[in-house]
Amino acid sequence: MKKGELTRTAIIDAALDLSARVGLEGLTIGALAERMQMSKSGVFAHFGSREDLQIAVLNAYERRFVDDVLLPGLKANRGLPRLHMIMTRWLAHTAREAASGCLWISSAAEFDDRPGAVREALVGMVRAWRRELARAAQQAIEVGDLRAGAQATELVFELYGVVLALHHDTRLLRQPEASVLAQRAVGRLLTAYAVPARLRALQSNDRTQNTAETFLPS
Amino acid sequence: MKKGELTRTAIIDAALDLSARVGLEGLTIGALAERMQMSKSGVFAHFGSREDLQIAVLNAYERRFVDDVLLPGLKANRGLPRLHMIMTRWLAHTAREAASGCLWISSAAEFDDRPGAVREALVGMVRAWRRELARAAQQAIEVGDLRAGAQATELVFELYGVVLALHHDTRLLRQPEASVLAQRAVGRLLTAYAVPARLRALQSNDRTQNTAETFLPS
Amino acid sequence: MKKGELTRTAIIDAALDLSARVGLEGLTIGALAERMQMSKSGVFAHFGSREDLQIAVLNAYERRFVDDVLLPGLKANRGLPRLHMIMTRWLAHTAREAASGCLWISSAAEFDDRPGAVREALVGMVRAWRRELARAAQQAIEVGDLRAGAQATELVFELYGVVLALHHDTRLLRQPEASVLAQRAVGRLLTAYAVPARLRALQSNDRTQNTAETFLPS
Amino acid sequence: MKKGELTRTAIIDAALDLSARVGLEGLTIGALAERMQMSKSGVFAHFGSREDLQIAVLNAYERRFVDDVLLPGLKANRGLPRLHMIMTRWLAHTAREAASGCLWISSAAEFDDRPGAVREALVGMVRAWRRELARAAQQAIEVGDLRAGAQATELVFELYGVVLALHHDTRLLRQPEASVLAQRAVGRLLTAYAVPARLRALQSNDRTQNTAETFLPS
DNA sequence: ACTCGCGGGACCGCCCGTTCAT
DNA sequence: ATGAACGGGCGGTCCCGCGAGT
Repeated sequence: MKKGELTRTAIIDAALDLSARVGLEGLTIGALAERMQMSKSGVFAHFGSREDLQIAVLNAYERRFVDDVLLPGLKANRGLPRLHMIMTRWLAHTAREAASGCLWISSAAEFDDRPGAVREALVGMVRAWRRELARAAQQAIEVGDLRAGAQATELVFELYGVVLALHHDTRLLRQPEASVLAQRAVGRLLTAYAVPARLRALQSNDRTQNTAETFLPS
Repeated sequence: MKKGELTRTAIIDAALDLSARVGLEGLTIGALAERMQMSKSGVFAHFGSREDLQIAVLNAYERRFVDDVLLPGLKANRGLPRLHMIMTRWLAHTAREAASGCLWISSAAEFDDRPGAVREALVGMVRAWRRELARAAQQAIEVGDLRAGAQATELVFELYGVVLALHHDTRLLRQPEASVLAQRAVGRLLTAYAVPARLRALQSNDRTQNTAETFLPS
Repeated sequence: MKKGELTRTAIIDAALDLSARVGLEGLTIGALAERMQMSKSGVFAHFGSREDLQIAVLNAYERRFVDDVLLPGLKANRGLPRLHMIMTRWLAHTAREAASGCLWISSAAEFDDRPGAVREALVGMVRAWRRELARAAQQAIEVGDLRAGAQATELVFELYGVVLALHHDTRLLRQPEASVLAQRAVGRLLTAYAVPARLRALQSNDRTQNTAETFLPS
Repeated sequence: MKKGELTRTAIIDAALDLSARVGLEGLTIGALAERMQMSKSGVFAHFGSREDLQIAVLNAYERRFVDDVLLPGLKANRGLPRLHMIMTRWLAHTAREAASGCLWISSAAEFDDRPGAVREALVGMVRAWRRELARAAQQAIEVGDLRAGAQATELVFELYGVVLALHHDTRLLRQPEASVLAQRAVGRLLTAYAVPARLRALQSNDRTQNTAETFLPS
């Protein structure tokens, strides 16, 4: 990797960190330059426009997210195990970045009313991630782990809501216990959608079984 | 009401509208002044600082929110009916705001990492609203509408997630069908937590009963 | 006149001076602010955009030009006296401006290929001035001072060329004698277009008669 | 010619084209590099400074101008024919570059108050060209084509004014008819300065004779 | 008591000409 | 001849105060 690319990567890393704190809109070339101990024009030259910088940051975030959440999930068996694995990784990821925040979620509010290339890129990524989730859910239905009549998109909608709530409570309300609440909520959701006989698929590879059990109607 | 107060109120109204579109951080005194056909300093003088303006806007939003969502809910009977009524109003409120966005939700991402008086005010309001929700849920447990072992905070956490997901999908992803998904999700949640015999309390005043039924574990 | 207007006028005065030296395109808000001992935003606020500033400068220049060149000319009798008076004032004005330059002429080259409101304004002013000149020439034809077959626009075209040459030689080539050359050239042009019997109209009110005479074909 | 020189020539060609549109001051290394599909520093290295680039462009322009206007004129016989030929070529040249503009004329306004090497170079070229014109005029006097008492510098001053007016009207005012006006004006000027008996020298090689005749005092 | 006119100072994204090592 | 970086400057916008007007 040539030097320019190296610097560019370093800039994006710093930008990821910065924008996690102040939002993608609050990300300023001047601040980024100062953090990098570079001149503004030196930073700027790597991107050509602020919009391109923002998109580059989004892309870098996506790459990390996929590596951290999706790929490990794909190693689990299709069906409930994989779906559960993905959610577990996602929750862990979200909890881990509690100090900085998920870029997609915080950007969602900033760009939901601001047309432009950044919004476009963001929507594309979120949609892709949702499709990935929906596919995993659909597979779980097809292999018989989830009930036949279940709707993948509905389940995904609710799972997404749980993560949003986790993010919200952790960051705005500073409630560390939100992490546990989120895990239980996911457990309950999957349990409710699952074919009961397949539930051990869920219990076998994590420790939320108690949660699930206490939830189960006696 | 003296003239000054009247103007102030008018300014806040305009500010509510504006900040709904561009966020509380994007709310600019200059833009506000232009919209009000006033001088910038004329607007500014009513608040003394941008922070105070933002807080005033938040307060105004809370007042409207309480009138629109909480107060009507309190007219319903304690227990499941009231809880359901509140959620119904909340979802309706959120759907109605689709074009502008919920100020609390969009501000949450903006201020979750920005210390200051605005954040303080925002957190206070959200906490108060959560308490209100939790109280309604607790009452539902106490009157026997919800199962004895249920945790009010858990239910509220999940309900909040549904609204967040609704907001997210409606505004960022522009998916109008999110409204229906959210209604069903609330129905399913309440059904899962409810004492089955009390479910007619739910069915009596809305049309989501089918959804709830198809969801019920056979 | 209120304070703001006073400041604005002072700014424009300074801008006139500055742009005379560096051109209307070279006029920067920062330099103007420094010269005015004001902040950039203080200066900027009076105009709203650089384009508007440029146009304001052009307008101010036009006002001065009309007062200095056209109005005095209109006091002379219609026909050759008036036309000659206008040209004399114009040449004097141009010579006096030698150190700074005529804004219209220097801007002509800068904006002849740059579309926009400034060009529009500039073209409007130059066209208006040309119309004024053509009208004076036409009157001279109608009152019988100039030959019946003469074309006003042709005469004006050539007169304009003389002033352009004066400007060019004075400023770029730094040839002070250009002023005399220009006076003679105007005298020759008017003489050539004039009805000979009316030439005393020309000689009676200035001292260029010798020039005119030595030029006359023997 | 080595490769480096070739590239340099190509750059200058592009720079001539560019600066014709945006002026010598508007000529930017970045824009030039982009047009050349080269890096900025690659372009820059050929000149060492922007000033040198500007001067190189001026030199190239002079070379073309001499080839296009002066050399063809020198093929005509000394005296009125040669003078007339030069002016005809010059007007044609100016009319042809109507879309881009004469670099000397547009640069004159830009650099008339900007000391430095560029101004120096520009002044040198214009002076040389004026000397060339004056020499042709002087020869015309010496061979008896122009009247004995005529002043070469005066005639040249007026001829230059006509070209300036042509340039001004064509480019700023977008009046295509300026070309005809300029031709007639040149015809009139030469006629007025000429010894009548030699006028056929003028009529023999162009078609402006009618113009000249109608102008002659009867 | 309220509103405005006017101005300051900081900072924004962007682009310039230029240097230096490769 | 390039790619990376720099320092400085551009037009523009922000939030905010002082002093005067009603």
